[in-house]
Amino acid sequence: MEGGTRQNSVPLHGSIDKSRILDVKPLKSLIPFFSMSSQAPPPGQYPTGFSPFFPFGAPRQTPTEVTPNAASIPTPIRVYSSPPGAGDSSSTMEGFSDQRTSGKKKRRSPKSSSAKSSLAKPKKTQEPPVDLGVLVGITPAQKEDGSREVVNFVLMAFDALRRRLCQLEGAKKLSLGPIKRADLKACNTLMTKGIRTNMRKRIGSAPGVEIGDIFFFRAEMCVVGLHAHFMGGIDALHIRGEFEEETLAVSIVSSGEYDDDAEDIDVITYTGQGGNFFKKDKHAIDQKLKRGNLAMDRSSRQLNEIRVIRGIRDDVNPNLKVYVYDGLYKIQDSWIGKAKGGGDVFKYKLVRMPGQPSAYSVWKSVQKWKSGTSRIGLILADISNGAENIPVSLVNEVDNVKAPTYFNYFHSLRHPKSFSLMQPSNGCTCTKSCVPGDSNCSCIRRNEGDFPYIGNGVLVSRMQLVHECGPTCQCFPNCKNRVSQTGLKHPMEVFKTKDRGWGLRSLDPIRSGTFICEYAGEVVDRAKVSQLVREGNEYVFDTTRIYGQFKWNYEPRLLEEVNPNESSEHYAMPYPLTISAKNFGNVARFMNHSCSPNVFWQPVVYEENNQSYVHVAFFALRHIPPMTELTYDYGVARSDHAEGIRAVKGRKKCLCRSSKCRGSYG
DNA sequence: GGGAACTCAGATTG
DNA sequence: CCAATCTGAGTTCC
Repeated sequence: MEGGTRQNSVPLHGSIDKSRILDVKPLKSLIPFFSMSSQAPPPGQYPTGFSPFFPFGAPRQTPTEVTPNAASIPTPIRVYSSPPGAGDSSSTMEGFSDQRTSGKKKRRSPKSSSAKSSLAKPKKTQEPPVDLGVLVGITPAQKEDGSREVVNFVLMAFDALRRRLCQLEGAKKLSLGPIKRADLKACNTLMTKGIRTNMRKRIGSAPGVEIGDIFFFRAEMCVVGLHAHFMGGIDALHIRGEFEEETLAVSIVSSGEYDDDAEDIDVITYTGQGGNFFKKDKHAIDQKLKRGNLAMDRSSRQLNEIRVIRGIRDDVNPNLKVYVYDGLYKIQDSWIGKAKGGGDVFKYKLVRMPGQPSAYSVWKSVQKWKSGTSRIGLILADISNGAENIPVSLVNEVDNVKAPTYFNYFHSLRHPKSFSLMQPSNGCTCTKSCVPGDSNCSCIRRNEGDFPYIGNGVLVSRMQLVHECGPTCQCFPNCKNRVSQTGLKHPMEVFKTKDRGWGLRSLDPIRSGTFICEYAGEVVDRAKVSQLVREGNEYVFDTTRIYGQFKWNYEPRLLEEVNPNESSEHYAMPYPLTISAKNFGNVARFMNHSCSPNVFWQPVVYEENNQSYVHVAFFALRHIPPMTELTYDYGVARSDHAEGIRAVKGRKKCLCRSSKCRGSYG
């Protein structure tokens, strides 16, 4: 980086009215706040990775001093026990709540020791005597008709199980033999255990699935009843009529594999099924008016609503296919066309019903911006000024405020001198890259014997602490166990919200479990925390606050590979670490609070400069559609909690609009 | 060495 | 009961 020796490395806009900057507090500020630092800090030396962000005026103020205080160095993490009261569970689904008694304890034994439990199991084709669907909280009524809560629950269970299967498969720990398709296996397991919803087929929307929701597997849409087929593009409903059976199309998946024309945003030309023209050697034959095609034909007369799911292949990563639920359409026209191979195909023109929230159109807009079309409201192309390897744009589409109060963009943590958290550990001796399942890898052993990430860098499970490889590891820097150290994965946007200051969102869809960013800033002496708060520093991340509990990991009872009595999830992680992002910080300082967030934090430890430091890493809690605001739970201060949330002053009214909103936070 | 083409197993529904 | 459907990840090819 340039090091910030120049007065200002961010282009200035001469016309900006400085009085407007007074407070665009991005984060926690919902009360009036007058910034004392509308002027930038002095020119000076910045460590590598710094990129001063001075939208207005020359640097002046000295960065806050970080005072080392050896006496208050926190206890080593292994010794730290959880404080009382960490369990104000607000978990919703019965059975998945409160398993923290065993979850708190660190499991010492690697999972391989418990893998043998499945050997004595009967053949997997047999129905288990216990209905896990009931055990984990899906009632028969919920199986038939979904709700947002149930849909989220089922999707969470699906992906957690899929990730775990990928992890076990990668480590060759499965006694079932290789699983080539973890998605299908996870789907099959959930289906047989009754963890699914919207089984009752219906015309129109599937309760709990919202327009704009994204899916990374066809199987995900099966388990929530959005579209019943893994492969089939047309899902149909059969209605027993008085005289004959009527069949109507209820949903289609437009995957672009046929030459479906997806140019017009609200119109789809969909090709019927059959005709063999995927297979190269076989020449195309005419499609028949049966099955899905028959249903589409009936629907084109009946004019019933049809759910449309658009499959989108990612430009950047062609292996990644994302499905977007784009709402209800009706067939406007149908005809017989010619396929490239020569056969007749059925063609259907579907038109989106008006008045629905935008979904696919958002993707189209993002695509345009990425290909260079000017973005309305764009203030700055990259507020990190090169500190991140992916640009972070600054956008305001709602008012005239030009920038947040100034801060120094820094991508990671600054520690006070001699602020040692853990003894440096000897790195692993793996060559090239650490391999899942390698019991000789000391880093894997530290992660309870599991490789914490699956191939594409997705976190498998929440843990008390994720141990990543560091400089003393002999593996290559591109080792898969360095996910949180490699910076942003998606282009981000700091944007002005209507009523919550600045916020953060991604231009790309984000898969559940994907690393988003760490909470960067200055590590603060615990003794100074209350002082910071008194001073009005609202950019404080404190790991010891009380955070709402939630279930994210796989459900052990669904897997034959693990001991069913074992809890898979470690809840509260009261490792004492306080970070101030007021003067130095990254995109994380712009993430707002929500009582039903889409992002969670996870402590990650790795070594730098011969010390092991704990970092706060943020991961996607669910799949997040593009342009959706990223939020996490700010938690409740311990002192506030003791006195009862309502009574404490200084808390802010929550504007997250979630149905589970606690009303205030801070 | 990187993208395109090919391979292949695979579950639900009707 | 099994055909129809085309995915998703891995492998090979050029």
